Amino acid sequence: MAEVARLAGVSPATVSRVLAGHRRHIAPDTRRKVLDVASRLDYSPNALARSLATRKTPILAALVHDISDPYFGEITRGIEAVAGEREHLVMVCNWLRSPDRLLRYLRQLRSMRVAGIVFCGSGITEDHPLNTEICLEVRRLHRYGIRMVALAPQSQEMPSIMVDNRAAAALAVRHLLDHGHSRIGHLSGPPMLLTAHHRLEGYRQAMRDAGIAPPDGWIEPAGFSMAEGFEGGMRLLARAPEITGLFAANDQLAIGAMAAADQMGRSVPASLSVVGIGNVPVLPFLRPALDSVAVPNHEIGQEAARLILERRAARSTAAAVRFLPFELVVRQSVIPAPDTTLHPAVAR
Amino acid sequence: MAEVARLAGVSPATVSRVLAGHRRHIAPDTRRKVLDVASRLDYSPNALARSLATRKTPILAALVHDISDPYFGEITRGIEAVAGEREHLVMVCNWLRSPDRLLRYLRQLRSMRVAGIVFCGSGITEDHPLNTEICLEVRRLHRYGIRMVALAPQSQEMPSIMVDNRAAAALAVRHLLDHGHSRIGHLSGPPMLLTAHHRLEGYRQAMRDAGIAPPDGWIEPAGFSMAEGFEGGMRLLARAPEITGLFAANDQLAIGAMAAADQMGRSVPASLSVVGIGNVPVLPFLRPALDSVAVPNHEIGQEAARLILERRAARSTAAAVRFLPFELVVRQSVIPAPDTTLHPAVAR
DNA sequence: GAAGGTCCCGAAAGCGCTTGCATGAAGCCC
DNA sequence: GGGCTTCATGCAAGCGCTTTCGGGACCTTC
Repeated sequence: MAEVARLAGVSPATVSRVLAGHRRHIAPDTRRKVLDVASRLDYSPNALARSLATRKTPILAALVHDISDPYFGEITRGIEAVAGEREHLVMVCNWLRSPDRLLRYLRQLRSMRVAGIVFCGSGITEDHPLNTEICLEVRRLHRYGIRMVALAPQSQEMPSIMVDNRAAAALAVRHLLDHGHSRIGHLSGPPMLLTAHHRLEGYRQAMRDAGIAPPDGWIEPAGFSMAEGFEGGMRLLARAPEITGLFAANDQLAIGAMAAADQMGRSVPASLSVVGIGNVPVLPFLRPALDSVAVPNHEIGQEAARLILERRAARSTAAAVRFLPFELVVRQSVIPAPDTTLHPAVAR
Repeated sequence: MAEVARLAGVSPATVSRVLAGHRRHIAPDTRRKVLDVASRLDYSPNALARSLATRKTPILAALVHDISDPYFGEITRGIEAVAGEREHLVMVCNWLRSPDRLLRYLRQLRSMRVAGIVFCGSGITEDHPLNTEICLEVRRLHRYGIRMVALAPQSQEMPSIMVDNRAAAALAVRHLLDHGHSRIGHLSGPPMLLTAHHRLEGYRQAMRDAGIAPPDGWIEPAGFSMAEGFEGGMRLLARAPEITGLFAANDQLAIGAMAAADQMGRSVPASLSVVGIGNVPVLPFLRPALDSVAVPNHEIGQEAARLILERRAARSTAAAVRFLPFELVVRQSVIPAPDTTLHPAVAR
């Protein structure tokens, strides 16, 4: 910068002002001259020095379970989309559900003085020994002025953006109910994840509202992966062959379960209707194309980034929860239950 | 830091040395005292100031097309895995195949003085107007001491890590040939991508080696997405219904093509054998489970990160190409061609 | 024509860390 | 006991930017 200043015949202060884009207090031709010299020299201002001086780092961090899961990929893209508009970069940290990796990341991000952190996954269960340590660290981050947003129910003191998982699950289940299914099984997610828990609750609620009390045998704990969906599906179909409908806690499970159904000689949808949550891109290309509740991952990411970058949001550090809308995407994996007359609702 | 120094009764220099982990020249109890005070104060050294002083930033950047594509997700995880071991963070930049986004990112990364950049996608075609600008920028990055690695054939002066796409494609095609298929179609990737180009070449080569000269009608330009696979598949099957085997330039295309085949009443594999490249996680759960050539994305990411972080690698800035091994994963989507006697090679 | 405004711009003091050099205290040998 | 090395530590000069403060130049205004 000194070099640029010298060649342009001005002071470093002026160069700084020009390059930082201060509109006022800069004579047009001074500006031109500076910009000219800077580009001739391929000058690239040192962002670190700038951050050090301004006490703000143009970086957002996305704390994800595993970036190779497209679910997180989509969220991250959303974050990046609005971060980019505001000249921020995004860092991705795979914590792999390991609390001490998480902790290490949080410390690293603090020392980097990032602008904000998006917690993309479900929180870890309350009673984990490292949890209090994490809470403490979150508080420290707050004290350092680092904004945080959670994308899942989190007991921490930070705002969160998400879909109402209970309602989304209930919508999926109602989709099956509306087609006359009453013996509906559920492949549930990892029990330690609140998201999975809420979807299970949504399933229960919807069934109860329909006057059905699902026996425990209809609910199979699985996980969130396709392999777990397959295994869970095998177990569930073996134990409760009477079910004609299946609600999986996410699309991966649903995909695995479809493979399991095939293995067990239950064709989908003829002998088993299936619906998932997430609406991952592959669904339309499966045979049958899978019905699902679409969750606006991209928008969620965008909203999260906005919440962090928007000036005015400062005051609302309270744990406000904002729900984003979701919708049912109907394809080919749900048909009327074999032994029922068509329920009128199916017409819509 | 001054605060810590004061409370520990030492100079800031000493605190710095302790926290930076300088083994020598520090009395054990001075160290203890400093660490003690630091942790009592929740002191977190300012990474920016440190980077400014040391002239190195502990950040790696992954320049990807789109992080929500699991292919890039896996690579990024690989990068992050080894970056993490060395206390580096990873930044992800979705350039979305837009050269000027790429350029903007490169500038930003330069001003951040990142340790290195991994170019994860294919390079853009040589003749794009912005290409020379990008080359220039790459050279500037070099001059700033920023290490770069490409994960695709790139004409730039940087080392690259990848699989031999020609050979991988040829392996896939041979898989079909070995099953007696001779009328093998190809759904090819975006023509501007070298990866796609090489796979097409691999297809041609393998066919030629088998003494077959595929007519142009067997080759359908598509893209790299499932939707393009579907549309391309529809076009190809309509135009060249005689084909009994299909090699898709990646798994997404293969998945789309399978849906298209279904639509056209061609059941896979009974009436059409299909093989892709990439071995994405969903394949085993498709019906039929799809055969594919597995590409070690995670390892590729790891190697790339190593290449950047390893000290000694400095001298080899030349454009050395390192190929990683790939392998054929056989599942259910390829069966012997209907009208041929079983070729002996199929036995293995 | 003096007082007051408005603009540009430069000087210089940080931002929070690292590190080369200097210093002084020990420890060692003959 | 003097000269030598070794070791732990401190001093202070950066690293490359931002920003406050104030000074000059120029223009208004009465």
